[in-house]
Amino acid sequence: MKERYLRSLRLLSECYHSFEQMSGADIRKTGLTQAQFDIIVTLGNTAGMTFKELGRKTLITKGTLTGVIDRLETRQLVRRISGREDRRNTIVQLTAAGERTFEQVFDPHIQFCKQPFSGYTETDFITLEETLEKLKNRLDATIATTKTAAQGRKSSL
Amino acid sequence: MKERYLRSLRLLSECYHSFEQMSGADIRKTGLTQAQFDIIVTLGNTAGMTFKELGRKTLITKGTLTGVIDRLETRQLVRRISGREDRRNTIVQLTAAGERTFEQVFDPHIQFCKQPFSGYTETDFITLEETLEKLKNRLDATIATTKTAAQGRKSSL
DNA sequence: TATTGTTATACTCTATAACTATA
DNA sequence: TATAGTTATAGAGTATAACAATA
Repeated sequence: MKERYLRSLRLLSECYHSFEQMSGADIRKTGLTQAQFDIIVTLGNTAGMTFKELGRKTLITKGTLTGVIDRLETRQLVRRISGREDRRNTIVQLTAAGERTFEQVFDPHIQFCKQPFSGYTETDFITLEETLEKLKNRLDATIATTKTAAQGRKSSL
Repeated sequence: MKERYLRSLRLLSECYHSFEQMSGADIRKTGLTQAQFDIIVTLGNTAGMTFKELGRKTLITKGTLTGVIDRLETRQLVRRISGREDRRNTIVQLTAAGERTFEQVFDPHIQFCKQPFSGYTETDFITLEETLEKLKNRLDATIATTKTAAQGRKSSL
């Protein structure tokens, strides 16, 4: 039982890195970096959102986000719009080309990511979800205890 | 059932990022980057290893590894030794200061990482391990099908 | 004064490929 | 020729802090 959690953490790490390797190879084929892909996917099917919200959802801090958005804007995949209510806000939204990229990239990617689950039964999914949910709750609770406030979680896929 | 796997993948991603956030905050307090920490931990309790092996274990490619090791060598935490058998090899090993760092850093870190599991029962651990192991096997099988050969997996905690 | 986003700085990692020295 | 590691290059993310415009 001693240090048993280490095995679990190692497995979590290995699972994620395997997923990253699989998913990342597919993403890089699109010519987008992981961060750029996250932004495109987060903005897909929305009317756009502020830097603040985008940063919260993708876990990219504002300084970095400016650079990422700059590069996407250079490629004309997103645009910046000044907020009308609060003019301190900048809304980032997909351009038409960005929406096309989203469509070309997102669906094939999630189809690609479906592969490992081909043999999963309903019970397998329930177990997996419950197990991960429990772990996530514990991890987040620990974070909340460690620092006074926990921030938002990354979720792009 | 449609697209059900997306929820699982999102949970996996969220778990890992929560873990990273928790673990990363603890690691950064040591003044080491994640890559540097991985190297120190991988070299801890060994007589050293070649660049090739170190790269395989940490999933850092050789070009990057040279830079990471350079910075650790500057800080006198590791040293390079020419291989005696095959002089093309370079063995990397912890210096005395590196070993001290390993000891100061590793044990507190794994104690820190124990926190989320304080309420876990034996059954919880078994479920978690089996669930993650199954997922990892499926992910790796997919990778193996996608590319002809799958490489080693990252494991430093 | 507080907030949103930008800019600047300095570092670190990544991917790729050409190169050196050994084998 | 093949392998181990280095170097070079170009790009990208990170952390931190100072700053401008707006509230």
